[in-house]
Amino acid sequence: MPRLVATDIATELSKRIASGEWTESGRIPPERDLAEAFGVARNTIRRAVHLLEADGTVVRQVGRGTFLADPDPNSLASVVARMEGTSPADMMEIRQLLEPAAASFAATNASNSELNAVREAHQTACDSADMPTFEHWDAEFHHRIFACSRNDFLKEIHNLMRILRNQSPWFEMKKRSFSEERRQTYCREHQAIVDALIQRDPDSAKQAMLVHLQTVGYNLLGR
Amino acid sequence: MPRLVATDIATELSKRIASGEWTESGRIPPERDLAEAFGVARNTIRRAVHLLEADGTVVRQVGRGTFLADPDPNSLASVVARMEGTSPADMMEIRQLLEPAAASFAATNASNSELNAVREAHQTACDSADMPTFEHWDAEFHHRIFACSRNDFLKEIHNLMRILRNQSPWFEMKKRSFSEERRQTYCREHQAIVDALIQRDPDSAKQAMLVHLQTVGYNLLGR
DNA sequence: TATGAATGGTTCAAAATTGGATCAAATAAA
DNA sequence: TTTATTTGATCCAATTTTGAACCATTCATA
Repeated sequence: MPRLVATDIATELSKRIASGEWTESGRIPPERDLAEAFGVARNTIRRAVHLLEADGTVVRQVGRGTFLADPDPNSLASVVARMEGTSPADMMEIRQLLEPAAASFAATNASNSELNAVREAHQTACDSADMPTFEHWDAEFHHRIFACSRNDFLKEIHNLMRILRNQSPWFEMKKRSFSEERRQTYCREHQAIVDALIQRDPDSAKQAMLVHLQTVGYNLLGR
Repeated sequence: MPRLVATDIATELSKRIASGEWTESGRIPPERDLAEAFGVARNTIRRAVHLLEADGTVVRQVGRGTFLADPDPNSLASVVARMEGTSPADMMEIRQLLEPAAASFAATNASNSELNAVREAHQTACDSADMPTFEHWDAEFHHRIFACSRNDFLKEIHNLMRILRNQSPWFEMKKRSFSEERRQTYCREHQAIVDALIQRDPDSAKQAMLVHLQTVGYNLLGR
C-alpha cells in the first residue's frame, strides 16, 4: 500500500465514476458504506471524497449524500435544458434556415386539402379582429406549413422551437412590439407564401418564407 | 431499503406507467396500497407520487384517486418522445439542411484555433487504425464544425440528432455497412470541407459538406 | 337523502440516514 | 526522532423516512 491511501482511493473513485458506475442514480454510496467497502476508516474516505469535491467531480449535501457534479452533458435532458437558454438571435437564424426549407418541401409534398388548411389559417389570421386571435392563427399558419412538409422530424423541431419561444420571456417582448401596421405586413407576406404554395413552386415558397422571416427577425431583433 | 427511497419509487412507478401497467384503468393504486406494496410509509409514497405529479405524469383527485394524465402533445417530453421515432430518411434530410449551413457559418465565424481543432479531428480520423476510432473522430469532426458555427441552438440540435441516431437501431446498420473504401471516401470529402473552412469560403464549405452528406445518405439509405 | 367507506391532503414528532467537524491514539514515512 | 497519515470515536446539523392522527372530498349504498 503506497503512501496516501486517501489519494489512491480518490483516483479509484474517479475511475469508477468515469466508467459510469453511478451515473444511473447520479449518486455515490454514503461515506460510511464506502469506508466499509474499501476496508478503511471513514475519515480517510472523507479525505478522498474531499479531493473529488475539490476537482468538481462530486458535490456533497448534508443529510442527502454525495452526488456526481456534472450530469451527463450528452443526455437528452441536458441538451433540452441547454436549449431553453437559446437566444432570440440564434433561434431566428435557425428559423430562417428551416422554415424556408419547410415551405419548399410543402410546395412539393402537400396535398390540396393540406394547402387549403394553410390558406384557411392565413385567411382567418387576416380576418381576425384582435391581436391574440391573429397571433394564434399566425402560429397555426406556420405550423400547418410544417405539417405538410412531410418530414416528421422537421415538424417536431418546429414544435420544439415553438415551445422554447413560448417559454422564453423575450417572446412577450415580441407581443408587446406588435402593431396594426406590422399585422398587415405579415398578412401580405403570408399571402405571397400561400400563392407560391398553391402554384406548387418550391423556390418561390422558400424565397417568400425567407422574406417573411427576415421581416419577423427585423421586428424582433431590430436588425 | 436503498437511500432516497422516494425518488427510487418515483422512477420505478414511472417505469411501470410507461410499460402500460395501469393504462387500462387509467388509474394507479391508492397511496395506502402502494405504501404496503413497496413496504414503505405512506408519506414516502406521497412524496414519490408528488414527483410524478410535478412531471405531469399523473393527476391526483381528492376522494377519487391518482390518475394517469393525458399526455400533452405540446410538452417538451412528448415532442422528444416523438423525435425518437424519427426515420433515417427524415433525419438525413434535416442533416443535409443544417450541416452545410453550419459549415458555412463556421467558415465565417470560427477562430483559427477552432479550425485547427476541426482539422485535427479530421487528421486523427484519417490516421486511425481501426473502425471504432475512426467513427469516434468522424463524429468529433462534425461536432467541432457545429461548435464553431457560433450558434448555440444549432449546436444543440446537432447534439440532439447525434443522441437520436445513437439510440436508434438503424444506426447499427450503418456501422455494419462500413468499409475501408468508404472510409477513404469520407476522408477525401472531409479534406475538402477543411480546405474550404481554412480558405474562409462559406459557399465552398457549405457545398463540400452537402456533397459529403449526400455520400453518407447514399451509403445509409441506398439512394 | 343520509351514511359510511375509500381516498387524497395536511400536520407533527420521533427515528434513521448522511455529511461536517474535532480530537486523541496508533502507524507509517522521512 | 520527527512528521504526516490513518484510525477510531464522538457529537453536530441537515435531510429523509416513518408512523400516526385528523381533515376534506367523492361515491356507492342503505
